[in-house]
Amino acid sequence: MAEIRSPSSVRSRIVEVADRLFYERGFEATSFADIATDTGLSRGNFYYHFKSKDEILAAVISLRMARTREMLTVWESETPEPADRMLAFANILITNRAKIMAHGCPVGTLCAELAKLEHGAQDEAATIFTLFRDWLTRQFVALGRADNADALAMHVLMRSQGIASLATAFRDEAFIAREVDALAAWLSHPKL
Amino acid sequence: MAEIRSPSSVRSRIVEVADRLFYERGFEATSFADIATDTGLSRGNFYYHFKSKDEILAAVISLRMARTREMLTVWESETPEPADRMLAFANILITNRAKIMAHGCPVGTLCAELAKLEHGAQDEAATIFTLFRDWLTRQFVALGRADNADALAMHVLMRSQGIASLATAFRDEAFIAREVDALAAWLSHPKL
DNA sequence: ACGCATATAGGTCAATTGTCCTATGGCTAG
DNA sequence: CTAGCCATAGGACAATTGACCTATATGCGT
Repeated sequence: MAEIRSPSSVRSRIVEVADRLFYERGFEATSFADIATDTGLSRGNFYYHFKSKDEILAAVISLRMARTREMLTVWESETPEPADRMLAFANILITNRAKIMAHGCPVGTLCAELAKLEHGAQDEAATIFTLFRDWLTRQFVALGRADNADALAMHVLMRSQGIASLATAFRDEAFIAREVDALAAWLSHPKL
Repeated sequence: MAEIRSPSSVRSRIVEVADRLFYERGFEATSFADIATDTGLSRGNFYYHFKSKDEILAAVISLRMARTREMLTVWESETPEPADRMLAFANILITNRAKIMAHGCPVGTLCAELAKLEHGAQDEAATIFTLFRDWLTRQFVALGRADNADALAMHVLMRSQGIASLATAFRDEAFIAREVDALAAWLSHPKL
């Protein structure tokens, strides 16, 4: 009866489904029953792969970090100009506008929720932001702005978060496009 | 045995406690038991004042709208220069930095949570943003920027949200101060 | 002093939650 | 072919949730 899958495949499928549900509905609002439905597995079976829901959250954060690292690496290897790389970063907001208008930024909303829950994984979630922060800092250093590269990086990150937040509240595509343009213009002459 | 309070006082105390708890812990993570503990009332008693938890949420949103309206009115009546009024807006981030680092922006985090829950009160929560948006728009109009006053207003709102989001993730007071300064500088020569 | 609408307490309810347990299926090593 | 481990299913668990109910206490109008 039971379909046979390699354990790593099942484990990663649980994590991928949880990743999507945590993003769409939030961590607390996602139950084991929800993950069971979407994976097609039985509820009790999760505890063979994970000791607790928090352990699934840790795996989801690890997955998001790995994906973020890969995305940043690709940009760094495929886009020669640091300025263009950061434009690629800004364009996530355009590419993912539908999901962002529906569920916000995956990183920002997770950090916000975990902060309210006073959840232990709060700092680990913020580490995903740190990946972007350090990557952006490196781009500004490459642009000869080593003096305040981190502050400039935080400014870019700040604007991306603000855009995502208001995009969710107002669901306004034109606003996103306008602010991404403004961010792109700022990136061509970054100053604080 | 039972202490006697005027009904409106009890009702508003429920709303005020719920307002604080929804902010600190989130709407879903706050239970009737939590509100009961902090109000000193019995759980069952809530249903005399509110038909459901959603009705408490609606009252909380109304309370926040009323407080926002009052705050904006005070700024408009006590601060003659529109530019200075908007500086007062930006300074909320400094004044409330401790709470923002702990729980984020009350409006932004509520909108984000309700969006994920696909909650019916989502648009009502966004209306609080609209109060700020329209108020900021009026300030830019007063500054002679009627042509794109709304876009400028959304930009200010966007930056306040971005600052709050990263303030929660990184808990960095210096970042808040730096970005509020940058926002103040932008406000002296607003351009998109 | 009395009656009645208002307000409060606290119990009860089914549903859902994360967690844990056990039985059983299938695969592989020998 | 068989023994044994890996993987899965599905039920059971206590705790918690939002919601509902009823009994009782309060204070006002008369």
